[in-house]
Amino acid sequence: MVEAALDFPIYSIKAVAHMAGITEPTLRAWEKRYSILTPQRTESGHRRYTRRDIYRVIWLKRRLQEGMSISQASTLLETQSAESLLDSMEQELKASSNGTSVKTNGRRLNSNSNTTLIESPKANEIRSIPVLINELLEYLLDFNEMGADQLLAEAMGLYSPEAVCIDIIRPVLVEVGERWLRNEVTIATEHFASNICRTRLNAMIDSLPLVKDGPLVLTACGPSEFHELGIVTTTLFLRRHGRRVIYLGQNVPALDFEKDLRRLKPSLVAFSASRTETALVLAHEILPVIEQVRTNNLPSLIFAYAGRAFIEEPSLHDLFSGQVYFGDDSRQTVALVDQLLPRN
Amino acid sequence: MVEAALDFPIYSIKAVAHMAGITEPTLRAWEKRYSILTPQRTESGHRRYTRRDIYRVIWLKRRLQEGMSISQASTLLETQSAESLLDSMEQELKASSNGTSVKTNGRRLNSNSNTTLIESPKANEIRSIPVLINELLEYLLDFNEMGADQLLAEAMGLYSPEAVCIDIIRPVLVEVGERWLRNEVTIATEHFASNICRTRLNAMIDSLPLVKDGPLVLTACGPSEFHELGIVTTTLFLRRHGRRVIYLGQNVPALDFEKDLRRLKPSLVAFSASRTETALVLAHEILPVIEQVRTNNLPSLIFAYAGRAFIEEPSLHDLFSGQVYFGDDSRQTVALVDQLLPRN
DNA sequence: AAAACTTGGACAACATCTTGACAAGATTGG
DNA sequence: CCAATCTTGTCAAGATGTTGTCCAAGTTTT
Repeated sequence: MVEAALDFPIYSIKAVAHMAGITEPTLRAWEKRYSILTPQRTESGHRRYTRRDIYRVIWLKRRLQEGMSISQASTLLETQSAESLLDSMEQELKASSNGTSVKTNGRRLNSNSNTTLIESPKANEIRSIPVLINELLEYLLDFNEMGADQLLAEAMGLYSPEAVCIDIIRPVLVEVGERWLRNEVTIATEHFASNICRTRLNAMIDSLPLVKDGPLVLTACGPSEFHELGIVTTTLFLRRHGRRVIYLGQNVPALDFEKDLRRLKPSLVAFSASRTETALVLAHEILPVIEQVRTNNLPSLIFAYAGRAFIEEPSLHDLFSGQVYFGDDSRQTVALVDQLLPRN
Repeated sequence: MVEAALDFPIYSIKAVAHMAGITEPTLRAWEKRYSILTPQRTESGHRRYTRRDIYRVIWLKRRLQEGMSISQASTLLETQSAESLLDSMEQELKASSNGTSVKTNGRRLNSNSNTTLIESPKANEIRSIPVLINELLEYLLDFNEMGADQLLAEAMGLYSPEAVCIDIIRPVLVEVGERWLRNEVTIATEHFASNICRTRLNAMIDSLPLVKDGPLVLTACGPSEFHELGIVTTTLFLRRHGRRVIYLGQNVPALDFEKDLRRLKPSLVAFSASRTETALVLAHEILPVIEQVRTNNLPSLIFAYAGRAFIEEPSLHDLFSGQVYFGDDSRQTVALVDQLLPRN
């Protein structure tokens, strides 16, 4: 799983130095002087860092670039990572109340700011999730690939992959999509943004060991449904928890789907609908196929549905009586599947 | 049959060294020092590797190229795939139960080759591109993610990224697309295939250092053009050669494009058209925008076009007189851009 | 007989470790 | 405002660990 990969000590100091752009002596000095890095050691005493360590170093480097001192940044990182377990709401509260407690920042910042600091004078603010969202949005609207990438790497170091997907990437892409609907940004912007985020999600999926056994789950967007972010996130989460999942894509026609069902013989299929119309199509075209396959081939096939449409229009649930609702939040889904499906 | 060949110990150390690009002493050293490779032995003690072994070696080599040390990579390989345990157990079982037959492996091979080995008796030859294409196609049509991934990893080890993109991935995806048009496979198959390949391409792009300076290149699909593989490949190649490129996506409307042009101020824009109709749309909707922006804002803006349409219907070139044709093959494109654009 | 393979040992090049020191800049006390 | 002190990145030296390559002597394959 990602946790394993994220907290698995394999990187040498050279690799970390290269990836984070901090020299090796400095890394050792930081480790000695502050308590931010405690890499494991091999039998012979060589340092072995985790991916999370690398993200932490990158995070620190960014603070330095913003004019913060390493000692401030390191204490901030400690408090920050302690809080990252909590809800974003709570973090925001603490962030505002903590603002004044970090001392002697003002002078350093002002004297240094002319070199690299472009932004607000309050760079010492704790970067809560709302702050990260705003910054990511800014980068994406600006076609700034490097900035967006660094920020996402930083976010992955501070928060769980679930939190990054649901609390950062999702709202940002929704916002971009809405701005596109309001004609405030071009389709290229929207495409660029979702491309960057998809690449990150894919990279996360890529780092997972592939599951070969166990019951198969199919995920898909129904006919004329093109909004795939939610279901892709769900796919990612299920894979993270060791499920065998194949994502069938956007706009899957009922006829095709029937073929795939017979061929792949899944134990569970999950469809997402973002708008009322596509939810209706789901009920009228996909559901009959399910029923039919159930009577003919796979009597225990489970059908699950989810998506924005059902949050905005709760009456749609009536169309899917007897089926499983996957919940308003991808986080719940994993537990739900564990109840529904045996582990192998 | 592919599966069987995957675990069949036939490759000599020389063959493995050649295919994976690792010297023989190194292979032996790895086997001795780490527990990653345990090839079977012939009666006389010569090593006989399986294709899976080769995949593992190639996987290791990639980690090394990424800056990881062999010890790190090998521990990662061990923990990453719980399968490796299964494999070794299986192999051990086979070894002990088939004791007698394994002993005589060296001689038996020739008599056995007709069953599993389709090719020449010399098993140490590099698997040719047509063979790789067929196998990749098989995996993809079979929704076999692991097989496809391993095969692509192997291909990347054997051939240049350019060759993998143009000579392997492209024909395979074209074939899948055509089968979908002929209704022989479902859209999910097509989506699955292109998703796997896109993920690999993205991973390659991801591993490149981001370029910040130099003239900007925009790549895009024109209005109602959805066939993005070629232009994405071109984007990849240009990035590989240190160009700053932003891919704007499929189906970019002329109005949007004008906004993006004014905003991003590129030095060159490249559009792709797969069918005659989209080439026409390109000429009638995008080209006027280019001309207009040229007279108003960016007099030196270069317009380039490419795509299948121009190969199948050469008369289409007449519509783009005075513009740059990007060539029939993405490989040429890089050199062409070097002629057209200064390096910074 | 030539080519290929085996093992085990040896070795050079490189990475990394620890410790101690130093210099430039920021901060602070007088 | 100057000098002392603190902070922080960098370096050097000597020891140890890691890793690709090579050699020698013997065996197997062609």
